[in-house]
Amino acid sequence: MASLRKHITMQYWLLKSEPDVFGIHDLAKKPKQVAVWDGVRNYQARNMLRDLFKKNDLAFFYHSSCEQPGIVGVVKIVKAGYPDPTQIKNDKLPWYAVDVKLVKKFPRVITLIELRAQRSLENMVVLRKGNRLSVMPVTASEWQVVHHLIGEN
DNA sequence: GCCAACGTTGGC
DNA sequence: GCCAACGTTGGC
Repeated sequence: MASLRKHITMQYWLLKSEPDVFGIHDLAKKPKQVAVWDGVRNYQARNMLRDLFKKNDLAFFYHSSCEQPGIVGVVKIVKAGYPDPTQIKNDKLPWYAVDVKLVKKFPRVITLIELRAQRSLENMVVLRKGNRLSVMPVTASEWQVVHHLIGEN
């Protein structure tokens, strides 16, 4: 029963980062391969971090604003939403962070071009025109499709 | 570097 | 509360 409940409440996410600032290789070098996912300064993204992210949720690590934008690996949420330590301290503290741990680096980048070519991913949030969120949900089927693209399950 | 798309700000 | 101006994101 416990495992069934866990399965039902499991959420998948996509976290965007510029590799020049913080890429998956930087995460791999961290102690225990854990890093604070901080610096999110968008209210919609903040609300997801604060209200919806749960410990043990899984997320794709996405590289943006670089030569090969795309999904580069998987991380696990090891600490759910808490006040972002990088924000300026005042009485409000509106921003939130989570801690992520590297689960795996994919053997290659699953590029944006490749993702766009999949009919089964046509509703994926990251592919929507004008999307600028750095935190966004991924459905279970989208999660599976992406893994199939690299021959993993 | 360009530009579309979106979020935020601030005058009214 | 409207909306123009501005700033930022991010693919190309």
